[in-house]
Amino acid sequence: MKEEYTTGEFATLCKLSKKALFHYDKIDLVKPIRVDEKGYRFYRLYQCDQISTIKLFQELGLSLKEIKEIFHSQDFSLKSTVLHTQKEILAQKIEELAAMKEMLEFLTIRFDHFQTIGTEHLYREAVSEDEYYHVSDKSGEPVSVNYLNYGYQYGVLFKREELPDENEVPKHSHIFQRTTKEESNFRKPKGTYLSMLYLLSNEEIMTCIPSFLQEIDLAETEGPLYHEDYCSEIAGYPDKFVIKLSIKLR
Amino acid sequence: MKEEYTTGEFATLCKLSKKALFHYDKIDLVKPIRVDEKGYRFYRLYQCDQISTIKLFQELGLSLKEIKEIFHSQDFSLKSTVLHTQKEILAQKIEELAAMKEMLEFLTIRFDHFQTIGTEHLYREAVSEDEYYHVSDKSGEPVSVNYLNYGYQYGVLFKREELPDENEVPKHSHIFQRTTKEESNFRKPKGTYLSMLYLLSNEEIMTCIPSFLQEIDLAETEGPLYHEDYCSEIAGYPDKFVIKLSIKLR
DNA sequence: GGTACGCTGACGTTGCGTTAAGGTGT
DNA sequence: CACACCTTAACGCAACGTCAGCGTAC
Repeated sequence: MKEEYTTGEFATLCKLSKKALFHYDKIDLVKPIRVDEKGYRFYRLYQCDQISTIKLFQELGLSLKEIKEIFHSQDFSLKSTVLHTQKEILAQKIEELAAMKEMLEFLTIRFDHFQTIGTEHLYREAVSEDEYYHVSDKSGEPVSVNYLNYGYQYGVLFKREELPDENEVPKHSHIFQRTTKEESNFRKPKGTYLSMLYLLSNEEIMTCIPSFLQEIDLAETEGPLYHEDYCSEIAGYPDKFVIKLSIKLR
Repeated sequence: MKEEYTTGEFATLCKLSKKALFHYDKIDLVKPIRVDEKGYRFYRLYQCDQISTIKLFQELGLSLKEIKEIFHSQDFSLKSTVLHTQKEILAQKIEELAAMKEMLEFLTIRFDHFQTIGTEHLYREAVSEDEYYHVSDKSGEPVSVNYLNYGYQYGVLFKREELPDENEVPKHSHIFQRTTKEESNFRKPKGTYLSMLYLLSNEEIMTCIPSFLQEIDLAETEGPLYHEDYCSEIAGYPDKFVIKLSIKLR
């Protein structure tokens, strides 16, 4: 067994760069056990543990400064609480990843859908479950747009009674955002929806409504008209939004 | 519904700083839909999606530059593959978090144990399961220390036949590291172990062996003598290692 | 006319990566 | 003497944070 490792050896051992080790030395986070008269650093195998623990805490979001403070502190109860809070944070992170996974799947589905359907084509889609939304009144602003940390599932809707007879842009709109059943004040019922995608610039963003209303038979439908963004950022058309209009069939 | 939001409004809406929005504008990642003659920026509600997607991809480890390239690309198949590879990466991350959780628990147990037992006290501990190690021969260096990304479960051992009769430091030692059964070449059997913790400086790190051998009756034991670090970095004594010695009772 | 916003610009921060220039060991 | 290793020092980088200084809106 080797008693000492040079910087390079130790770096490969811990799967870390030499530069990082220099850095840790400089900021007094991890010092070599010995420095010879020529300035050569020497590390010990067991210091690997420090490095892994640093990596762990870094992944958990702590800065090197914070890690240093934890390591150097003599307050054992502080250390215990740090370990415990970090465990909790980890649990949260795991939940977050699950949410991210959902979002990625959501995005993928939308993007695939956008590619297969294309814009300016009327299509029917089945919504198999009721969805719950919070709908703000005309003047009200949304309190918080994303109930999921990673977004989506919101837009504006035009209430049935506010849809004009003539085919023009309705005057009143309401922001809706998906939420839990408990916090909702609106239920979007399951059923078959008539939908169309549009590719529109900022100025045109509401102009799709009259043309959509001409395209369909309003008498065959019920409930509000939904207007939402449909993964514009993934589509990535410069200065264009992908907009989805939809309304429930009776 | 508001058609336009100022930078500040939009920032609070997306839970992002204004500075970040300025930054995204500067690097052409997210531009306001409109800039008036006085330089005031205006954003649209739907741009929130872009922000959330950026956050998502950032969390997944992409740089803003990469995100920009993905967003601005017109290669849809590239976008699809990115989404799919990111899903895989996410799955890996979830596994990683599980490993981190294990490590945190491992650390906590060791630290609690260290606090309750203290150093220089002989104690017995039950190992309820066989453990599998890779043990390197004298000359050999370990190929990879951490089989788990976040470390631990390795040390050096002194083979029985190489333990000297007199109470001195053995000449030969071997690095062991925990691994899977398949990759192991050594089994540490379950059973009761006689152990002691020490707080030692780098120079003293092996001096605990003679004193340990004096403390115990070697005839009552079997197998090698294990020498490992025991969460030194959490204990955080300056320039001191927490070392655990252990040997199996017959 | 206060004060809460908006803007730009410059410099600071973290955690290293990246040359550059030179000393050491085999 | 090659060549791989070690060193320090200086600058670069992302992704903003943090002033400072000044204009604007209500």
